[in-house]
Amino acid sequence: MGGAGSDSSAEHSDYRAKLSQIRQIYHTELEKYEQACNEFTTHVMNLLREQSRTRPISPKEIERMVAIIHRKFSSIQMQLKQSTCEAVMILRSRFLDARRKRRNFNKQATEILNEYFYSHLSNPYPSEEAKEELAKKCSITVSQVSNWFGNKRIRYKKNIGKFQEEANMYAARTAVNATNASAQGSQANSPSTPNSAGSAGSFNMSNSGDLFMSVQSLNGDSYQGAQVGANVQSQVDTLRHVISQTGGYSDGLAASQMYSPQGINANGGWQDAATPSSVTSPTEGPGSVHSDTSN
DNA sequence: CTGCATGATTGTAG
DNA sequence: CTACAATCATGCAG
Repeated sequence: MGGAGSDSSAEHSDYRAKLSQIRQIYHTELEKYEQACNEFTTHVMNLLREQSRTRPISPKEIERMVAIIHRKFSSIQMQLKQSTCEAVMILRSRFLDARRKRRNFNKQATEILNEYFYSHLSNPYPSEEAKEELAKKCSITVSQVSNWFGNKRIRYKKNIGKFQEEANMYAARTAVNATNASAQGSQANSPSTPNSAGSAGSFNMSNSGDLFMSVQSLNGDSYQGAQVGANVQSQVDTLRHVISQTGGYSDGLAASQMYSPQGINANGGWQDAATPSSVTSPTEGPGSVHSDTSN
């Protein structure tokens, strides 16, 4: 097995060091066994020669003895080889399994991913291009983005209540951005900083009331997404989220009950319910709010 | 040390 | 192949 690895990363060199250590142990053990085999053979030969003085011993018998000894030792060597192979396999799986060197993403990457997830909550399936862009922004690979969304979807669905705080936070933040963008238009200078997490109350109530109607109609299935672009759809998502919180504020339990379905139970799940009329919009729709906060 | 959060892998179904 | 579900193995706060 002459694997020609010309990689010079630190982990790989460690791996190779351990591999050569195993190989060295194997060779020394093998040598030891061979030596022992020879010693034992000569010992037996001497014994037989001594016995040949008192009784006749045919050379065939000697040959057979030697063969038996060699067979025994060779089986021991096979065992050694097998256990060495096992050790190498364990080493390989230890080093090649990426789970063992898992590192959490940095905070900014998680923020970007969460932002996308919660602003596309009704259809959290980023396209290949969107994945690539997210990957670039977060300095991770596209596969990692896919993994992240896979994990996020399943874990969000499994326990929505646990993610509610986080969901509110991101939804409020994007909602504030959206309203700022749509209400003020080109006036992109607002003194209020939208970075405080739990301050969903700073959201303008008159706007909420206005938008609550559209959200109601959206929940009531009379809404047709055919005419809205994907960007509007995402804004509606976040706004619906915030509004469900503010609207259900009258009693404590209503909030979680109101928010929890989100089309998952009602519509039967993300996969089937979404894509109103397949508005994938590779080209930007009219008046797209391109709030690109590149770092 | 223990329990939970989290990224990655494995197995299964469409 | 992708999405999902279960599971593994690690990171980290308590």
